[in-house]
Amino acid sequence: MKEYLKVMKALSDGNRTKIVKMLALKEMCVCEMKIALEMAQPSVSKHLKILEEAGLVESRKEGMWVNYSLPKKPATSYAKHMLEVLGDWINDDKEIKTVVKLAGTLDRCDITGQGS
Amino acid sequence: MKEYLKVMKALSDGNRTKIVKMLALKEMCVCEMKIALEMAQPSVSKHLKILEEAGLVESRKEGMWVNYSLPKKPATSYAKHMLEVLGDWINDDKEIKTVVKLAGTLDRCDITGQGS
DNA sequence: ATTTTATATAGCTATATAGGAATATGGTTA
DNA sequence: TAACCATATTCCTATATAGCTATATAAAAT
Repeated sequence: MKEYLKVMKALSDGNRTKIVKMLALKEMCVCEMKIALEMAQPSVSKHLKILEEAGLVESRKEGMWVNYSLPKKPATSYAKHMLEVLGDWINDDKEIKTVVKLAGTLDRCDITGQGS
Repeated sequence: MKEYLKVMKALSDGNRTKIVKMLALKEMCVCEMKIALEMAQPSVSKHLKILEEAGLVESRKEGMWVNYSLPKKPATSYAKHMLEVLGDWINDDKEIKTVVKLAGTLDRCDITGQGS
């Protein structure tokens, strides 16, 4: 039940759901997501931690950046299943469409220096 | 997104998940669930309202009682899908097994007078 | 009509959660 | 080494949530 609840709680927040939907498009670093979500960097980090502990997201260090992505082999069946269905869900939602489209245009090299 | 979040939030609570698992077994009234969950009646009612507004549960008045059950035709695809997968999920969880087994033995006619 | 019974709502409290600002960490570059 | 950069953590505040008790509602039985 604990793992199940972690997955459900992680996905019952709009911003975390947006993160998952963006990562379905492409791997991203924190500074990119910060721009896309219009949110302070520590808040994004905190959301990512919750998603990671639920097994919905994984991270990989690459120089200065930490690249977040959806796990190819999720740790739990709950995470695996929810990631699968989320691929089809809420794609027509206005906010989701906007943030995913914006994520597609972001380039971490351009962000350096402007965001903060 | 709103409907999606309502379903996710409704299911990210252990007691509400237990309610859904019990209702998968049989239709129940509030006083039966109160016993099974060892919880005050108003708390059960509140959880049921959240589940109902998410489309995960429906109610039908029958005399003094209100019978709660899982909807045959859930209002949203999110509710429909989650109810389907929940049938297979967390069946081996100790708490779930206990509460579902207990629910199976409850009879509202026996409860009258003892609970409160 | 009054009482009883099952459920719902209101009001309250304790805890959980989301968010930000300030600061720490850890790797990179000069 | 020192300065810098992306990210993580800490601390704080405002709001949300879960649980309770007390009360309201609505139907049934006396």
